[in-house]
Amino acid sequence: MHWADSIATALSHRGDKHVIASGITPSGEFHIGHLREILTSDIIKRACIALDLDAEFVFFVDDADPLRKVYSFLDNSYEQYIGHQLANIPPPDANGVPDNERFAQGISYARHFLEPFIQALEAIGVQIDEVIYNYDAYQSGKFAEASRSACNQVDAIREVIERVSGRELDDDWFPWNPIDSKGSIDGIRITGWDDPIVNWIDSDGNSGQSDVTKGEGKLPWRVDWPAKWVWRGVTMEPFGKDHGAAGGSYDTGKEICRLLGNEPPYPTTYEWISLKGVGAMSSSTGVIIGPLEALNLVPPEIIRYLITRNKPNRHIDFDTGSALIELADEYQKKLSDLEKGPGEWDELSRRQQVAWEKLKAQLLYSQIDPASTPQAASERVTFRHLSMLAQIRSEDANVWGSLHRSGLIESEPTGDLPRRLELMRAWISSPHFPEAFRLRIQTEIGDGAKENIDERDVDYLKALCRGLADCEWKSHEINAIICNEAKSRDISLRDAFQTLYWIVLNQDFGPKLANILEEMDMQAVLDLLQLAIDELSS
RNA sequence: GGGCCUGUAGCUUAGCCAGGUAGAGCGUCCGGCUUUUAACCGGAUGGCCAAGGGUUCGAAUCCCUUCAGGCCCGCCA
Repeated sequence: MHWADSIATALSHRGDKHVIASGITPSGEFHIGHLREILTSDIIKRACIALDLDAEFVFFVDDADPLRKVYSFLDNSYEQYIGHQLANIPPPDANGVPDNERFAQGISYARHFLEPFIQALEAIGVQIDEVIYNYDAYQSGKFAEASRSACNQVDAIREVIERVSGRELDDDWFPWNPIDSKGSIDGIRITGWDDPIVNWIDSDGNSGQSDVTKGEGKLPWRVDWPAKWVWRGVTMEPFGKDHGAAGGSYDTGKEICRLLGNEPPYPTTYEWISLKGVGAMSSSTGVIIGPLEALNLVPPEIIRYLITRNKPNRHIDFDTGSALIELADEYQKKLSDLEKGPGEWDELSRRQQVAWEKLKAQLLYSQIDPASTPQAASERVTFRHLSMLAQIRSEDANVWGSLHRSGLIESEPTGDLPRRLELMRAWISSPHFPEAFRLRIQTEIGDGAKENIDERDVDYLKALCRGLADCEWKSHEINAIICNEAKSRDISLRDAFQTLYWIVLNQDFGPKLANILEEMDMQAVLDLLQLAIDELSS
């Protein structure tokens, strides 16, 4: 059974109505790891609906959280905003400097980072039923009951946190972080609690009052989380493994949740996505692949597939290089496997049946439109093949022509093929494109070529030069000359082409050579051949 | 210290929750096509399922122990 279906089945034993939640702090650029959080929830929601459960997906934007520090991508002038809530400070401009102009137009720091992410979510088929801005939720009193309840049970909550997490809280710890006279929630000491008013004194010695029902501050994280569960009735939430560790915020959260009067949600811990060869992605260190960036390389269903094919507890090494091309091709192959069908069901082993069910679910949950059934593309053009053609053919029309000649498409490209080519071109021109797939047209004779061509080829190469010099510069003409000159000298085509691959690409294989040569300038080809002849003659 | 995850063919892995002959993709090799390919089609190769013990008629799967790797526990998902 697919992991999402297992979770949905577990949820069905708890009730018919489910609120699946995700929460992210918009402290910096969003990355593909955040996408895992959201997609995990989205896929579980779809699985619930498939089981006829009533399920909705709410996305908590933790914009009431304070700026923790001046991140590497921020200008030092952000120093003044440390401790201030993310919904309340200006966004950085291109240089990381606070952009007060945009802030005046209503774009906060949090919104600045959130908006492109929300766009990416739409593109990837995530249907969020409700986006909850935590800052607004506090302001409008959504947290009022839970906040008062927490403040009235300060001892019980302190006991839970100290016992479960094993850390000691300060004597004056209080489950409310008020906003001080400067707008910061750091460095404030609580001096009294008179429901619903918290009295405090800040680091400058100024004192004040904070009404917990009006969002004049916020609950600290370990209380804030269960408070969300309570007021919004969350029944399921996936979270990163940092929260899932023993004594972590889920452990304390589930007990605090009961103190606040509700059962905690069904948990799912998911592993992190790291960038292959670089390490874990982190908004604060700048090690990121933005979700938009990833979506600029491959169609969005490939990113969904990355998440559906891996169980949440499975660590993912994300690799924008050859592994991504292979992933995309695997997705397409599985689609056509699905179309072929499982064969005689009764003759399948149980193992095969399990695999089939899982394949179906993986592909189903990869669809952008939840209502659509997975369908194999009518063409069988792999990403691998497309990556070659895109490099050889600078004009789209020539790519389609090539695919048509090789019988892979009827005449005009159909489906998402034009879009895939567009993405592929962007990928190739990005630093993410795998070097192993990159074609390198040589301008001099490489070492590999020197070792692998010999004098027997000289006569052949000379003949080629003569032939190519006055042929019509079309791939079929070029190809005919290459083949005919080889035949007339009893050189096997395999050897002839290998020799030429060595000269042109400095490797012994490649895509259709004539197509490459056609894209090159005739004189450049002749010059390169002459260099090879000179090399051999010396 | 506490805890989580992972360990299956050269590589990536499915199968483990509900025990019943170890599956796939990539790679490699061979063959087909031969006006060539990294395309396409067909075939082959390859695993004492980390180690040890236990339960069982039967264990990759359940239990215990060990080893190895990764990670989390200062709100970075």
